[in-house]
Amino acid sequence: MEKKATQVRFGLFCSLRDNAHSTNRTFRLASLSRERVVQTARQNLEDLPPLIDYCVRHDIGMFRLGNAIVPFASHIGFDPAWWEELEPLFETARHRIEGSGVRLSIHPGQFIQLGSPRSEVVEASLRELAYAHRVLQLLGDNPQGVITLHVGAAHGDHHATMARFIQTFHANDWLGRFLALENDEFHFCAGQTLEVANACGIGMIFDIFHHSINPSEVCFKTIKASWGVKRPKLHISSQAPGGKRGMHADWIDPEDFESLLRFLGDDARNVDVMIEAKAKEDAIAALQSQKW
DNA sequence: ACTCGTCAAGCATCG
DNA sequence: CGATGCTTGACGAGT
Repeated sequence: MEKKATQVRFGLFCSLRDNAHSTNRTFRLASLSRERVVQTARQNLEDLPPLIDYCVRHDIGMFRLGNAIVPFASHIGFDPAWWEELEPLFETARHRIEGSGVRLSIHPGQFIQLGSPRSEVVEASLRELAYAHRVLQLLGDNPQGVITLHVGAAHGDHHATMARFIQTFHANDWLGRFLALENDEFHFCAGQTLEVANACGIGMIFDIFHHSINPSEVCFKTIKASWGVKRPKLHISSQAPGGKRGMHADWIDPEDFESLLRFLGDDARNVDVMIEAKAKEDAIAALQSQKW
């Protein structure tokens, strides 16, 4: 491969390996209070600039915020008035992010089911996505920001679920600013995920590890097209040796990265690859030290 | 300072 | 039919 590694930017998630700085502190629901929310969110937000600085210094182009950056923000017990105290804290972090060139993402959890047949599940999912949306807005509202989401469970009928997902998406057009859809290893392969993404007019995040477990016929040209003017974002991880199938390893196996470069082909440039490896920044450094 | 049971949420799968 | 696992493990009571 004579591709230049500088043409592929890498992404770090949540914190550094030593956890000295983290954007994912939380607490127990039982101790939910305005004071506790503000205190924890302040810690998470105060750690964001040093993490962004680390990314800038080490040529890391993307950072995934912790889901708990504002703990319980979409929970019914969270008073919306609490945001008044949080917004100035975001303001400070925003100043350090803007101009850094670091792309932000956030990855809401497995409970988000926009395709669920249960309306209360869809409503709760929208509340959580609105929270993630607000976080990205408060941190600069950069259109390159990404809310990473899976289509979700199949609910017994993939096509009916895809149709419900698309309908809910179109009824909530604000979702389109940041949302992107990632293929998963159980329910929705890359081909079906791309189908939903195209119906919504949003980017598709190609996760090559999930694709290896749950494969389908797709090429990068069509995936890239789903992103329009945004930089395509991808995920890579490697199977943990001796671990359960699907479990992430500490490092990225160079052979897996070479597979990704082969999949990208002539388009192995102007893309961002989130490195889902437990050794975090050390796994990124190991990839950066290779001559691809 | 340390261990270790438990933690908001949905869903499918495994035993 | 209860336990497990998911993009990531963190909290906190108990010792």
